[in-house]
Amino acid sequence: MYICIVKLEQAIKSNKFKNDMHKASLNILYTAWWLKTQMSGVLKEFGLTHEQYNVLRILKGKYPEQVCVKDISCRMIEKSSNVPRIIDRLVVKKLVKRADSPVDKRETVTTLTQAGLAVLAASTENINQLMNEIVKVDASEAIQLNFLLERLRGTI
Amino acid sequence: MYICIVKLEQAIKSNKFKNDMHKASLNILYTAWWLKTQMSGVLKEFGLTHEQYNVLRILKGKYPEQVCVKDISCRMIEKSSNVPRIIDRLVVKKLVKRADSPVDKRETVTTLTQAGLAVLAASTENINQLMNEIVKVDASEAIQLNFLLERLRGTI
DNA sequence: TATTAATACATGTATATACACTTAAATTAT
DNA sequence: ATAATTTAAGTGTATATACATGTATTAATA
Repeated sequence: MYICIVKLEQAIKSNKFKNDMHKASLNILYTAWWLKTQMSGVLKEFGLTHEQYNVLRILKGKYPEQVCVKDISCRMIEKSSNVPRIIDRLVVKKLVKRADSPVDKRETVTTLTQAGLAVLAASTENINQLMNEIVKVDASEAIQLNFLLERLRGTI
Repeated sequence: MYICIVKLEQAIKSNKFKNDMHKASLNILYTAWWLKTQMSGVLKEFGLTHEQYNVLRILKGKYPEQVCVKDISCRMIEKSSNVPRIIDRLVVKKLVKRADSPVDKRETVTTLTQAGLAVLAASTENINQLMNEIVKVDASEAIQLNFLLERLRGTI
């Protein structure tokens, strides 16, 4: 899907917002969808979904350590992700391998394969390039944006 | 699911970001998930999903006009929503009614029922109250946030 | 120690996302 | 006027989301 670069009002064809906070909420939801869609375009070339990519990145962060499902889950951006099934699909593609945990028989542990490492490296390079192209804020604006998002969620 | 009020670093258990732009992207994705999850908690009491609520709001904006599927689709926050099927579920719940378009036989047009209007009014009141409680930015910060999000997407 | 509670993961269901494809109708081009 | 193209909506499939439930294992406690 081709995404026009348009302001929120044009994107959702409305300029009737209750107030600026309401508009900001919709703007966050729309911008997140916009970001995910742009990224999906790149990931698709590697046969990956956004969530599969997120799992691969988490495994990379711990590599070569084996990571159990709950440690992946709690690092996911979207906490309600069904990690066992995302891993299922990555196993089929041979990008990760799964084993029983030696310390806790309830756990299954997952690690990247060599193929997984390679696919992750290549896709990350393309994702970084995409980000440089589409994300039009400079460092000081990004810092400001991070501050305001934390403020919105009440953490600051 | 109970969502702790935590900074991004705690939420995804990482503080290794490529740069502030990268962190801002993840922060937007996480904040959007956080907002949707909070809202879903309220909407669930009305048997609505986030997307069904979005369709009802769009219909309200045009009420009592009948709206065709493509005019709903292009107003959705998430453009890839499958509007015919979302309408299917709203029809079953008798919150909207569907009819053939009198001007174009390809189109089907949808309007809110009295039940739909009532459910929308009640749920919107609760959503507005939730927003007042959880969104911790003031008007000037919201304006700044809207500016930065537009800037990120390159519209300003 | 025996019992109970909590945890980790898998599985099941309804809905949504993302996208391809089909069908019918309207538009346009020849 | 007929044919070709475009458009609108519906349908189909794979994956994800959100959440509930089941099952095995570990931890807690009586």
